[in-house]
Order: sequence, then structure tokens, then C-alpha cells
Amino acid sequence: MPISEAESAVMQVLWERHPLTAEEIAAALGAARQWQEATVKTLLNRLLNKGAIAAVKEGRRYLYSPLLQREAYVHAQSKDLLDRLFDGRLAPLVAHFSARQKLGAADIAELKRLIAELPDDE
Amino acid sequence: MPISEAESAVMQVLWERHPLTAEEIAAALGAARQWQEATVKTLLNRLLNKGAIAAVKEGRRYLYSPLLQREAYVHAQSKDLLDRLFDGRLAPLVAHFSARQKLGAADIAELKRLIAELPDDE
DNA sequence: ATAATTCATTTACGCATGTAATCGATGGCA
DNA sequence: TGCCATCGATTACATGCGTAAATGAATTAT
Repeated sequence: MPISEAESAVMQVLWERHPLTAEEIAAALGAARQWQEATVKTLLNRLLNKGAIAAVKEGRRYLYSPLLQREAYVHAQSKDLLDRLFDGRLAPLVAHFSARQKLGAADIAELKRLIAELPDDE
Repeated sequence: MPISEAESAVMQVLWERHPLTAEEIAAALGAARQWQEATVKTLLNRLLNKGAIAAVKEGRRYLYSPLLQREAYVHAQSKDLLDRLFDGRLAPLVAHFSARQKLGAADIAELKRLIAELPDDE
């Protein structure tokens, strides 16, 4: 049960803050996507069926929270990309971006810090 | 007109070698996916309609070649992932993988080389 | 010349997705 | 105490996708 693009937009909102009511989620998404509240309700139901979120009744409405961790989702997506396009390895991806898209100075500095912390092979 | 998962498998084959006949493509895919030749034909047609490949008649059959460059596809996919999950920056992705998935020694060595070649910020 | 084979093109079909409207229950208000 | 507003749940519907079979045109074999 993979989670779709539209559904992931709902997850993003819940990962930033939760629990939230359907109304609050719709409000948060109103900015980016132009969705009717009914649309958000549909997505919430699909996410419930997929076991990606939980709903707790609070009075007459529900409060929704994520069950699927953002970390897990991000990793699955990233690993999938790496496996499909970069032979499962990180270096070729970095090579691709450094060749193709100019990296910002801040990005470069951060990369240098990150790499410096990695253990040397020998 | 985005190109789907199944279609990208066909593109992979054509990126490695081309031009190829439908039969050759089906043979190449027979290994990985278990597709009937009819399925491959459908995908070839969809790719033709999307303008991702070209077909040149050679006798009674067609020879297919990619029009969409692998480089462009890879970049679009990678950039999309970065934008959606890592705020558009490469460093957080690298941080994610170095934290979460142990990098191989070869990968680390290559990363160090790559990073070393980047211009210093100041 | 006709039949059989081989291609590509067209049609098929179930499921997921994006996007909602409608229905049915429930709680507040007159 | 009955009606209106408000939720969530159910239903809807067009499009894309995965997977393929049927059809039709051309070519080769008989």
C-alpha cells in the first residue's frame, strides 16, 4: 500500500504538526494545493485505510495523527530513487548534481563538513 | 506527459543500447520484468505518443531509439525528490543517508574525491 | 495465388489516483 | 421536540497505468 503524491501532501502537514482536525488540515493545504475540504476528507480516509495515520474521536470530530514516520517515508523514497537510477549508491547522485546543478556555497560547505565526519576507509 | 515506472524500464533498455526492435526490447526485459511482448508493444506506443522515443521503419519492422535523454530524465526525477523531501538541497539528502544507511567504503572514498574537487566557498 | 506468419495498431479491463458531491448520522438551536 | 448545520462515510467519475488480447496489414512460405 504505497502512499500517493496527493496523500503525501496530507502527510507533510501532519508531520509538521499533529494531531489536527480535518478542517485544520484542509486549511493548511488550502495554500499550496487548491483542494475542497471534501477532497482532503477523501485523502484522510485513504490514508486511514492504508494505516498511515490514526484518528482519535474528540467530541463530534476526529483528530488525525501520523502513524507512518516521515523518516521511514523519506528513506523509502530516497532508496527507491537511488536504486532505480544510481545503482543504489550515493556517490553517483552527488556526482550528478555537482556536475549538473551548481551547488550553493552553503550546500558545499555543509557537504564538506558531512564528508569530513565519515570514517576513512583504511 | 510524465513517463511511468513501466515505461521507464523500456527507456532503460534503450538508453543502454539502440536502435532496437520491439522483439529485442522485449527480450532484454524478459529477464527483469516478466512481460509479454504485447505489453512491451503497448509501452512502446505510449512512449511514442509521449514523444519520448522515435521509431524508424527498417523493412517490415521498426527500430526504436530514445529521444528523451537519460540525463534529463535522471535530473528531473532527482530534482523532484530533492524538492519534495529535502528542501531542494543536496546536503540534507547526503546527511540522511550517512546517518541512516551505512555507506560502503568505496562510496565514501568516492564522495571524498568528489567533494574535494568542489570550489571552496571563500 | 492463397495460407500462414509476423508486425504494429487498436481495443480491453481492472485498479489507483485526483478531485469531488452526496448521504446519513449526530449534536446544537429555535 | 423537531429542524438545521456539521462531520465523517459512501459513492462518483474521468484519467492514467499495468497488463494484455484481438485485429488488421503486410510478408513469406506453400
